[in-house]
Amino acid sequence: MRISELAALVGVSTRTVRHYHHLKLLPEPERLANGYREYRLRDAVALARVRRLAELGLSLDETRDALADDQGRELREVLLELDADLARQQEKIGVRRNRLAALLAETDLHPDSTVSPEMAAMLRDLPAGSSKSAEIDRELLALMDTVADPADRAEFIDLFRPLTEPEAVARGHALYARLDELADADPGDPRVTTLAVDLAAYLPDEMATAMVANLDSAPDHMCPPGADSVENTGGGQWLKTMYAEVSAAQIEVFRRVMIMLKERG
Amino acid sequence: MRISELAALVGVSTRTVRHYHHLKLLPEPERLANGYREYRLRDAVALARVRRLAELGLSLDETRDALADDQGRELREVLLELDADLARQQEKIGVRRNRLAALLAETDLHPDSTVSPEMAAMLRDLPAGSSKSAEIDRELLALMDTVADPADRAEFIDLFRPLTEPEAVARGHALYARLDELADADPGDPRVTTLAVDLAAYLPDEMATAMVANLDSAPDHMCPPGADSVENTGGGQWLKTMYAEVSAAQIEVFRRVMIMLKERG
DNA sequence: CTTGACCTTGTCGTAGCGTCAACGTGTCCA
DNA sequence: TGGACACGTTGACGCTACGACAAGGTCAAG
Repeated sequence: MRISELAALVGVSTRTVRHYHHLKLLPEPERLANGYREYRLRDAVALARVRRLAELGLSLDETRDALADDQGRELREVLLELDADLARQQEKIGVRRNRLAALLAETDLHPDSTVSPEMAAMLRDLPAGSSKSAEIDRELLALMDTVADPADRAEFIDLFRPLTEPEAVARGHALYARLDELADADPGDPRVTTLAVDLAAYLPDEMATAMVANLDSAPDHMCPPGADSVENTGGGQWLKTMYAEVSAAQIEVFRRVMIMLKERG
Repeated sequence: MRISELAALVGVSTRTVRHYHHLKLLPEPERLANGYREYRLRDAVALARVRRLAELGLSLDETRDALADDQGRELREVLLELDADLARQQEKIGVRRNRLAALLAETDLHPDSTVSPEMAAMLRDLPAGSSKSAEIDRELLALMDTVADPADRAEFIDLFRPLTEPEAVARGHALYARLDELADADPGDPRVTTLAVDLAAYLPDEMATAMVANLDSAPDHMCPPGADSVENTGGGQWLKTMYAEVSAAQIEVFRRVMIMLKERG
């Protein structure tokens, strides 16, 4: 048999056969005078052995070990481990398909695949308009949605639900407008204090307690090492990032709001 | 934000962020005077978008396309296709796990993972001993077992089942011994004719019909193009391969057996 | 001044082959 | 006998999504 015949017999490509020779999975057969490889029945059997194990999902290295180990013993362990691995893969794929299904159901209504369906629903109900501050808030929410793990996410979304009530939305629009006005203002502007007071009153009590708790002990990936608290109010990376996005007066508003929430919480 | 902060925020490595820049999945942000990348909130949002799609199982190329296509339209198609693909993967893994389970159950008894459990069971019952001819037959059976697709395999194994009956096994041993004796004989040896007659009588009728049918119309991967019939008896690659393994007298026996089977079939 | 923790770009390695490239060989046919 | 054509040979690059270096620059603290 020549190489293409062997390959066709077992159902692989000639490249695969040569690859297996290279990896020493398959012994090199005799060569004819012209350098062609000359295969015999035992080579076909050996190749078929390799394929069987490889098709079960063993890597070629594992396949070599399994065949070298003279059948038995360690092979069982490898196979059991492989089965466990396959089970994990199956489960992961299941999870992804579930998320896909949820996402597909949601994209019928609002085609934003970059946030979870729950967050997408909430973003529709929160105040938006043309406010720059609102836009930043929405970006932050979307970001937290993708970054937080699912358990935290549900809890986190519930925190904002009170703000989706119609009357809360109306108040929100007004507050965002007042925040926008401070874009070019001084941190000592008198409007800072009054807005902070109204904003703190606007936020629900649960957010106060949650915020105080979370800002001091957020998951590691939200507060990377080295990101220390800003202005003594806690919050690490999040506030540090916002610091670059908004004006000093607006930052001052947030700082005062945080302090008031801390006192309430 | 610097790169490590962004990476920690979204939960990826800095290498990943740079990789995405390289692939133009993520726009390069402004640089500081020292050449450091300076990230802002929108970069984190963009990175999180990419991760969400990538974690759903889209390739990075697909992710770029999906995000570039301005949300909607084609994205749904991509996601649906992805879901179908995941379903296929899940099913394939299920099949492999089933085979693994069968194999693990069987290896308790007889640790040969290189053939199917059914074939392993049959090989235990077929005549073996120290006969070289029997050994070649067993290799051929093992090879066909791995090469044939599952549907054919069950049918194929049933064909040989009659030969596993105790009395058939006894007759088989004797026939293999007589075949071995012809290893160095001449194709014109008188024992060739008598052995062919006995061998044909030994093989069950169903094998006669099946063999006639299969030898002329085997699946492509069993009869690669260019492998023509040998000695006018059909059989393509299989016989051609055996031709190199056994003596001319033994080949002559097979040829006569085939002819007799053909007449019976 | 050194140390250490960052940052930069660039390159190699991974698994399992597919897919050229560049070349030799064997057969068939005009 | 010469050319087409289908084989064979080795060698090297490509693919995914980064990880793991290397070799060097930058910056704050001790």
